[in-house]
Order: sequence, then structure tokens, then C-alpha cells
Amino acid sequence: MEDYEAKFRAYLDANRYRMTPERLAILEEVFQAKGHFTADDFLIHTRQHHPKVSRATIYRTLDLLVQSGLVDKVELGGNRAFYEYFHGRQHHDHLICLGCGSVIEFTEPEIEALQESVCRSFNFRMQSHSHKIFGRCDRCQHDSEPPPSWSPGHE
Amino acid sequence: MEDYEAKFRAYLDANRYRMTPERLAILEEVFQAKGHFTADDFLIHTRQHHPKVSRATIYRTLDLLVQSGLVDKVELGGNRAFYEYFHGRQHHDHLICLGCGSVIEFTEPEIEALQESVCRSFNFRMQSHSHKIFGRCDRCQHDSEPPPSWSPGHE
DNA sequence: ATTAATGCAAATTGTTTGCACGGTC
DNA sequence: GACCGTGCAAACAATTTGCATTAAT
Repeated sequence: MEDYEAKFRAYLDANRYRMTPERLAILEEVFQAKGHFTADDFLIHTRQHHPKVSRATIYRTLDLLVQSGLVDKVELGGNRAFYEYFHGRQHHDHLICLGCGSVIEFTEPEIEALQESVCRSFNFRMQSHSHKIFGRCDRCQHDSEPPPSWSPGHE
Repeated sequence: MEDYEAKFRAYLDANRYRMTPERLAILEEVFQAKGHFTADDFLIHTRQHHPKVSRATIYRTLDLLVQSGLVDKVELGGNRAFYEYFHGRQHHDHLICLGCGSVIEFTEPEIEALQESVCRSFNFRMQSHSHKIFGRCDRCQHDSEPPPSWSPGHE
């Protein structure tokens, strides 16, 4: 049994929620996915192995996963939310390419430290933060075309 | 004539768009507003002086203002967008209180500098960025209640 | 047996669009 | 007079919810 599965079961137990085949299937899907995906991506993928799972269950389960701390919900711009597994990884922020939609993760401890000092100066208690940089990645640097049908994919 | 009005007229002219009473009214509303407001806030306020303005026109005009660079559209979390006038002000980022919805602006040149160095290291060309810190402000620090009906209001 | 979870479809919410009419250049 | 902008209502898209049914405990 994978570590994340144990954690999820522990979270469910602690809250008197139940483990179901649907939840397990979605959990596997999420931890298999590399990158940032939408609820719909997970719906499609999960249905390959569990054909009748509903969109509602996807949303409900992703919420649970976020609450349990296993998954991170990220708003990368646009209207839809993206999800990525978080368990076992360090915190990171995102560079988002407006050309191809690719997402690069970065970590910068000095920025984190400065953030904390900003919070201190306002006596603000930070709970979470989101730092996104939009622009053009290496590959898309010379494509002058504006963003096509935009949607951050894998990576 | 205010500076921002001149700028807006210049932008409209340059793009063969027309100045209308509605656009002028919304422009005034936006530059009078202190803080971060939703499209609906502007609809309500604008209607006080211009009763039949439509929601569609608010959205269309806010878009124009954003394109002209006079106004900043910010996603502070949740589903709706917030707008604040930008003209004549320096770039800033946001601390967002999950207790009362208040928004504190901050500027931290060192963070900006570090951002640029992160971009350089990925050969990423930054176009814009969004840095939000969520937590509890000074006043809400000891209220343990979870966020009620959440909506960042005035400053 | 109890009570939570599911699938479905309908409801919600913020925003966008098509279109006929009115106003600006 | 050409054609852009408006209001209105319908259209949209992502997400949420009500409910009767099914399943985990």
C-alpha cells in the first residue's frame, strides 16, 4: 500500500468518512498524474478504469484530497482550477507560459523568507500563498503569436 | 479633465473606439473607488448615477480599461475577479485576510529582484506576475471563526 | 441497521455573446 | 451615413447541490 493511500485512509477514518472504490480510483489517478490537471482531465482518466464515475464525485473527492493535505489546488489563471499531488513534495511556485501553457515549478527560499518578513511587518499571520509568474518559456520566446486555446498541460 | 480621462480618451482614439456617457461614468466610478471591487460592485455604483447601464457594458468597459493599462484586474481567490485602478500607482502585491476579506497592498523590491533572477535561470521572459499571501490580518488574528461569506471589500 | 457516498440532472454563479436599436464620429 | 456601442436576454462553462438509490461500516 502506497504511503499516500495510507494517509488518505487515515484522513477518512479520522473524519468518519468512508473509503470507496471511486475514491481509491481517483486517488490513484491523481498520484499517477505528472503535472497540473483539471477536474475534467481526472474525470476522463478515471473513467478509463472506472467507466461510470460521475463528475460530481470527481469534484467531491478532489476536495477531500485537498482537505487532507495530499493534493494542492492551484489557480493558474482562467476559470478552471488545476490540481497536483502535493504529498511528499516540497512547496513550490509556478512559472506559467502564455505561449504553450506549460508550467515550470520553482522554489526560492529567499523569496519565502522575505514573504515572512513582509507578513511580520503587517502583523499578518500567513496561512498560504500563491506566487505565479506569467510570460514565455524558453521554447516560446520567439513565437510572437498570442496564446491559442490556452490550457496548462503536463509538466 | 483628469489625467486618467485623457489617457482613456487617447487609448480609445488610438484604437478607433468611441467615448460614450456609459464609459465615462464607469471610468469615474473606478477612479473614485478606493480598494478592490467586483464588476457587480461597479454595476451598482454606476447605476446610482446612470440607472440603465447594463452589466454587459460594465464588463466590456472594464476590459477596455484593463487593456488600456489604466486598471488592474486581480484574482484574489474565489471565482470573481476584482478590479483596482492602476494608473499613477506603483506595482504592488496583496495580503488577503481570510477572516474579514480585507486586502493589504505591499511592495518588496527584493522579491521583485529575486523573481527576475528566477526567470533568468529558466530563460523565461516574464510578462506579469501575481503574488498573493492568504492569512489573517492583525484585527482578525484572534477570531477563530472560519471565513463567513467571503468577499474582499474596500482596502 | 445506520448513515455516508454515488450518479444524475437541475441549479448556481460569474462572465460572454447575438442581435436589433440608438448614438458617435 | 457608416458602423460602433448599448441593453436585453439567452448562452456558457466550471462547479455545486438536491434527491432517490446503493453501498460501506
